[in-house]
Amino acid sequence: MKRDSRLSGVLHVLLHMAETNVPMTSEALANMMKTNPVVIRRVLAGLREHQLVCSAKGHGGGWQICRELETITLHDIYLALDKPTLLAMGNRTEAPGCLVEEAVNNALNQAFHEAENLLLERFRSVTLAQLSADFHQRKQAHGFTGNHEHSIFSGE
Amino acid sequence: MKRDSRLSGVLHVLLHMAETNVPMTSEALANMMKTNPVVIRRVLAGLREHQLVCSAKGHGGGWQICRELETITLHDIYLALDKPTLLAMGNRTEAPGCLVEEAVNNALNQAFHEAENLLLERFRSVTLAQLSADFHQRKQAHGFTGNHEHSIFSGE
DNA sequence: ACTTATGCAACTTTTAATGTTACTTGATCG
DNA sequence: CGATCAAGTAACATTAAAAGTTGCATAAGT
Repeated sequence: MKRDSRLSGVLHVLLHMAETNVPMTSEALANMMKTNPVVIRRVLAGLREHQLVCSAKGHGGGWQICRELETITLHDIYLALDKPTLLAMGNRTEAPGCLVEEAVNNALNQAFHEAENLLLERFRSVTLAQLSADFHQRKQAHGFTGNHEHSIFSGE
Repeated sequence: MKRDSRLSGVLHVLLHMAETNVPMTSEALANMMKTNPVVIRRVLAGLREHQLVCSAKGHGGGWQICRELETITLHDIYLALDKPTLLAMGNRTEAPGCLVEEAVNNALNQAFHEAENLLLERFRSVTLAQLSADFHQRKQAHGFTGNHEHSIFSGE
């Protein structure tokens, strides 16, 4: 299976959208993400169904977050993405006719469910507002050290 | 991505091997698993490198578990499978140049690592012996109720 | 009307697992 | 020894899911 990076991607997009109060076009977002506008629309369309973002056509149109960042958790986004598969491993067969497989499935499912629940729990505990705050902190920190790093290596 | 079921599959194979003390051929195992002998060999070859199973060629040859079931944990097998990917989701880009993405990656990685560690911890805590014991319990239980179910629906 | 942007369906590409074929190597049996 | 059995292995085919692409329809603003 290819690794699913939609959650990662859509968070990136949302944080960029959060930095401005004008709608952003899927093309602009696609450029930031080095991907295709249709991919952006596809993903954001899911979020729109859950009233996390809105879209507008025509001039000055584009995408905007339409809820307070504090009220949007990663779990909300996970749901809006239609609950993508969390684990890369799974049982060979569900509902086996073989008792050996039943025993195996039982043991693995227990571990799998615990891991999935932990992930979802973490998703529930993180809001877009927190991520945005973290980003702004990083920007600050980068501003202080970034110029120094630059001046070490060149006279520009 | 297709879901990886090698761990599930190899556990199934190993428990079947544990039920006998003669070597089992990859063909016999493949029949049980409804798969191809080469797939079986491929997977078991990994386990052999970790001294979990041994193989023998020629007449009477085949595969056997060559360590006590008590001493083999799911984690040993996970390692022998060459640490297959655990999570179906990942970051869009590691080592991003974008501070937004850094913030996103940071938050997600934290959750991802916790989930992975939990899974590995569970793997470490389960031995083949435990799975085998669970299987034998199921067989017992099935023996008591199985005949009843059978007699309900037919006069055989 | 023209331009900009989303909406959407169909198709292609990519990646990783899984399955298959064909052949080689080594062990055992007669 | 030679026939047979089974693993070892490489090359190739298939499958499933994500991601990317193309083309065109629809709606909004100028």
